[in-house]
Amino acid sequence: MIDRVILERPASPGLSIGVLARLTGVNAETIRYYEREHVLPEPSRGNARYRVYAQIDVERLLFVRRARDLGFTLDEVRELISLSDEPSRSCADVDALARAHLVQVEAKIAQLHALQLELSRVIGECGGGQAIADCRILRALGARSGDRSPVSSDITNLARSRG
Amino acid sequence: MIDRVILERPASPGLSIGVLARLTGVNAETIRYYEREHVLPEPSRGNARYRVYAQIDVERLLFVRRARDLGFTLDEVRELISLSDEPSRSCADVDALARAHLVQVEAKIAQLHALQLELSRVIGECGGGQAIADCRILRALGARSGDRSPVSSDITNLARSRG
DNA sequence: CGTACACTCTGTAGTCGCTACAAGGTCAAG
DNA sequence: CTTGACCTTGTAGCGACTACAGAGTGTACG
Repeated sequence: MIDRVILERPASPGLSIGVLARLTGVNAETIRYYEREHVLPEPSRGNARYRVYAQIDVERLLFVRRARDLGFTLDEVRELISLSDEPSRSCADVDALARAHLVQVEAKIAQLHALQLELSRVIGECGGGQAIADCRILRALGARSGDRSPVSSDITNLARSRG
Repeated sequence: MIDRVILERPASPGLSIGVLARLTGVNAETIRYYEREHVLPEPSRGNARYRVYAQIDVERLLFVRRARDLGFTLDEVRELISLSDEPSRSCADVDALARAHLVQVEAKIAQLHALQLELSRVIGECGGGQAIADCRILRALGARSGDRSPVSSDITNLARSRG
């Protein structure tokens, strides 16, 4: 559909936000958002106060996207950028940040694995064609995993005293 | 600190939102949120328009929590509830919903696994004590995975034509 | 010159699933 | 009467975008 893309600026000493967006695959609104959030610096402005980007901005944006794709938060991305702006500091800080993030990712994986197991178990209990009234999935959702009658007896206790 | 909990209502034909919260481990504000979102029905009101919950509400809330813990969205929870409210319908709908959700969970796991691998790779490249200027992690974030000079040549192309 | 259209600008609101706060009402004990 | 625990409503915040409204700008074409 959109085969021809009109050239925003004749030569190319600077890129418009639209070109930068197509170039990097990042939504233009996201680029403006990154700027607002100080993940990207404010670019210079051209003709009608249009943003004008240079080559270095392309690289910086790709850096941000790649870090985001690896699951770093914008806070962490800001941290990474500020670290990389101090060339004298040790690489160890970056390493620590990345390792901490890896730990989080692995925790999330473990959590999802447990969830997958439990969900499979619940689904596995389903015979297939029963009526809702007998649905084992709903039943499993209604009751705690292994409990028999977990709640009713606790009501009065909790209502009266003891947190 | 909070050892003694004052009894909200003398006998217990109905529970206040605070008691329901302690009983289920669900934040009272979350319970109100669920009500606003029509995940829980509006309870009856007592003395000073305080919400009054019955036994069935405890069960319904636990159902919601358990489904949420399994990663179902509130939309899906509403769906599950409306299914369970039509006892004549087939269990197959519930089964389908649960299976679809399981597929999503597994996709997420796969995605995180890839991420973990990539992140480990990036971290593994780090020698340890270098200066930021030579940091391989930052370098890996700056460049695409396997590319050599991915961007610079594309600029003019994209800026002029061809999406 | 007019107009059509692609692009840009700013600002604001929506998403999801809560969580937290403000400002006030109610009730019972001390 | 005061204290304090509880309840009420309404509103705003989180993260990382996404979407839209309403306006401005620039260029190509007739």
